[in-house]
Amino acid sequence: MNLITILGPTAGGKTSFAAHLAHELGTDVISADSRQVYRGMDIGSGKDVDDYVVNGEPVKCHLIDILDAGEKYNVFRYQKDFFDVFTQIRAAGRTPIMCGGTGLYIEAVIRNYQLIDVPANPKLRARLENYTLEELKEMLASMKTLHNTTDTDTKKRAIRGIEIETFIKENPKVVPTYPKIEPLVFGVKNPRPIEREKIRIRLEERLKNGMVDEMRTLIASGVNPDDLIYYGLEYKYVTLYAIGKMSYDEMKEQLYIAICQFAKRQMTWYRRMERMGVRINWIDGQLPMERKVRFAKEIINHILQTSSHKSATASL
RNA sequence: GGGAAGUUCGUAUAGUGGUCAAUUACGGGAGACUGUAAAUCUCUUGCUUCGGCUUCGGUGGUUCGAAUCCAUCACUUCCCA
Repeated sequence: MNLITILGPTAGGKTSFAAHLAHELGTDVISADSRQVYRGMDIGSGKDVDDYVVNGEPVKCHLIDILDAGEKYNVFRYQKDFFDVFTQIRAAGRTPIMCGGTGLYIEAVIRNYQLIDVPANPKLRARLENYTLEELKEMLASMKTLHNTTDTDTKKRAIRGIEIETFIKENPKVVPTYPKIEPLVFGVKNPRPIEREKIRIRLEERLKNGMVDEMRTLIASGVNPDDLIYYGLEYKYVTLYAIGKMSYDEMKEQLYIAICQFAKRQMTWYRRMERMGVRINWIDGQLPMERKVRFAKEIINHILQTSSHKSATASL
């Protein structure tokens, strides 16, 4: 084991659990959240700064606030950033805790995706835009050199697939060699009705804490509202309200529904990960913090004992 | 007190005698996804031992046949008092 991972649907209590466990183990947290990477996107993305102070002591959390809102980011970049931090922490003899809800990012790390840096190719994109989805699908199928399984639900996805294949053909395939990850995965979840209740309460809190102002500040600072809308959930609905395209009540109700749907989709992803062989140790989000931490420590200690004879380097 | 309209599968709607287990939207559920992933996309949604079974406010009628027609009861909304 060289990485502890904490995943789970939104509003389940991952963050504070990760912070407590990190505090207990004397290690750092590495965020796996595609929205918390952006500076200024705090309330809406759930950057609960208070969660990272345990018993008055701060817990270090990486890969938060590393970009300006509106900048492009993706799995490839995440994986690279993750391993930069991961390597440092390992070099210091510690086992980091990756915590977040972005299934794709977590999976890229845990299952060692072999991604290459493929820049956008505007000319190719413009040219491919003239083809139908069917034609693009055929084109991609005839090119398949990668082992991945890019879906072709939309032209956008199919075009990106072709773009990647084209790049690989034109360039020598240089796959970054990331260290092998041997993860111990915990999942925090709640029964659906409780999950929904938590989402409702958290939404009310965020609105009370100035989420609308956060959106206005972002817009005022020059972030394109369309970019914010693309960020989804809080950023989408609150921005729509802020620019006058939705009433306050509509925004609140539709956002609540969208977050519930998102939580459901997250679970779909985690179930899929399990089906593909990732063992997830599920923890009931309703348990008191001490119980959660104790449960995690028991499993960690068990693993350290059983693997100590072959790996003495795994220290917590 | 009088008059008008309405009551459909979680919600909102469509359906005005057979082609209706019943339209559409939302919500719910399941799923896809290795490149913007909080995104994007798909399927499903009365019950079923898959032969059927029970549904369209309640009851009773008309009819070979009713969500659809009639009577009546209940409730809701609106208008005049």
